[in-house]
Amino acid sequence: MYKIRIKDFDLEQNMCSGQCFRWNKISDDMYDVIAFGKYLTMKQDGDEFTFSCTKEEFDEVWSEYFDLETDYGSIKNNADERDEFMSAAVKYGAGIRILRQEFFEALISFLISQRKSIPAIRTSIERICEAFGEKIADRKYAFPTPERLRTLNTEEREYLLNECGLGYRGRYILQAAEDMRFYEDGCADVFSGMSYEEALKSIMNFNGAGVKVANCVVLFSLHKLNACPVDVWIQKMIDEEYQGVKPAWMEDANAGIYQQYAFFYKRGKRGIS
DNA sequence: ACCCAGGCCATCT
DNA sequence: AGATGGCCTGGG
Repeated sequence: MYKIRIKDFDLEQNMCSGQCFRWNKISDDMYDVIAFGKYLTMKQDGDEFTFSCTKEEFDEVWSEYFDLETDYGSIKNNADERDEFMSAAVKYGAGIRILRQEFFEALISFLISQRKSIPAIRTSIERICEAFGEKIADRKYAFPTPERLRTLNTEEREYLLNECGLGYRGRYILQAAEDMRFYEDGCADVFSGMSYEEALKSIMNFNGAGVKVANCVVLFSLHKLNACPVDVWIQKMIDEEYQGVKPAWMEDANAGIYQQYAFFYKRGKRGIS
């Protein structure tokens, strides 16, 4: 158990923010998540949090995952107060943070996300993890490694392609696992060292990754905060709230954070469904 | 029983 | 370059 105060953080909001797919509500006031091969349960009382891990594990893994180094308070304060939509969005999603997710998990998750509802995305991901991820606790499975997904036998391959609800995206996943080999020789963290433009271009080389998917990976994994994925909700926002003209905040150095507030607000109380 | 989902790609002008 | 149709399938 580890208790800590965290500002600008809300578990329910992050679970529903659409950036991550492996958060769950497990009881009235408890949530859980699997990331970096670890299973964590979380409880919130105002700004007081109780996590199921040790302080050592929190400092080692979760502190960075939750992006605790970034001061979201000042970023929220810097939103243009004359922009009524953004002001309301910031208030509405005040506890959202941009999680620092694992690269391969983010890549596969957002390849899956195209033309799929959030519940369907979650189902596909869980099925892949259960089948090919390392077991890390009772009925809890890590996200599989690229090596695991490119060394499937015939039967496993059939399962991935036919039993995980992937449809035409199945081949994108298999090919991405294959293509990852190119980035694994030498330094492990090649993408993090790239500029936004370089990273975006490299990720779009993966088949099935276009501008939107690549921007999601760049933002939610590489944490390049100027990345601003434009999906149907953000497009709807531009059309309805800004008369079809991209608002100034989309060019901000923290555009990705503002995008999350906007997305969460525009999408409304749909939760994870 | 529909209908469409946080797009992408190939195939056209 | 820019526009348009087709795509797998599971949830609501």
